Amino acid sequence: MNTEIDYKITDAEWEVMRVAWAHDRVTSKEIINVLEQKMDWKPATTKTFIGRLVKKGMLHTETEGKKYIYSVNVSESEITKRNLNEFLERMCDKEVGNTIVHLISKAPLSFKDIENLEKILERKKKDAVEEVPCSCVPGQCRCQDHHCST
Amino acid sequence: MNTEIDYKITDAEWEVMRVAWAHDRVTSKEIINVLEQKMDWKPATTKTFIGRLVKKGMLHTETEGKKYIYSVNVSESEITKRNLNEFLERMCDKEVGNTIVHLISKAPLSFKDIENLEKILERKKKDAVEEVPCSCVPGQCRCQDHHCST
DNA sequence: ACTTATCGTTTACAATTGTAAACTAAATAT
DNA sequence: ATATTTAGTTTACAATTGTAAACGATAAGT
Repeated sequence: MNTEIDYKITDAEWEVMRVAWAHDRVTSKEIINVLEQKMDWKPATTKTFIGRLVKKGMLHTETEGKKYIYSVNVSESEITKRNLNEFLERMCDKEVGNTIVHLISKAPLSFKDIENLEKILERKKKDAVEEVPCSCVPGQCRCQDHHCST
Repeated sequence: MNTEIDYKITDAEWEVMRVAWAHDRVTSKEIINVLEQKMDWKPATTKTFIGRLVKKGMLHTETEGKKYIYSVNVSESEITKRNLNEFLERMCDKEVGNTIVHLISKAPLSFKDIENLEKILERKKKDAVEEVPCSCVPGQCRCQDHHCST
């Protein structure tokens, strides 16, 4: 019965999902209210996105009496994870480290976060390499400059 | 004369930019070649994206004799930075730390990368906070649960 | 019962994106 | 000089996305 979930969600749909993620069970009315405020969307607009998300299998509907109650089928961290992967795949593996450095430098972090980050870095040392290999397609990255004439 | 650069680039355009970023100066022929291989795009397709990128101000053209030479107007790190920011803005500030932990756990890192990351973490301690405040819109995050009825 | 408010579904439509052929002007080959 | 290749520009067109009104069925007020 699981008709294949479509994990690709658009910016607008993301706004709807955030409301759903913030609740265990939520009505369309609540979602509409939040986004009418934040996004200045007409109720009809929000309805469209809710409908699309249901079709994608991202939102689950349940009829309570005659009303619909929505809940999420996929967690925020799951989607975030996928997005991050996609993001990293767009750049040369060699650059990932620097990108994260940059990311950290502007991220709001607590002491606890920093502690966690230090811990994970400690663990990462086990499978760290001397030099991250580049796996880019020739011509899409400068790493191969030496062994590719053009 | 700088007619406002449009920094939002699509997935397909990103592929073109990667080729441009990999070269100081590049011809359309080279870009077309690379993407014909990697993406299986017809030359016409790549031409379309090159044209759109020029219009957006992302690619710069220079006529060398009668031929065009392309070069980038915006660095990869600049775009990556912007994308990361956008990405972080979609989630609760409180979750940023954990997201980075997750990111690091699956990132390919070298010893040098880890060293850099440790260094930046050390520096981050100066402006770390006890608890990162949530700045989400009410209803789009669970942090406000305590002071919001509904 | 009759009117009105709700709420999910359908339909609409412009803008963006992916994909590519057609056109045009210049360069090269014969 | 003429035919052919090359390369940038125009046009095309379907799919996706953002935005929303219209429709239809049910629930609720009077």
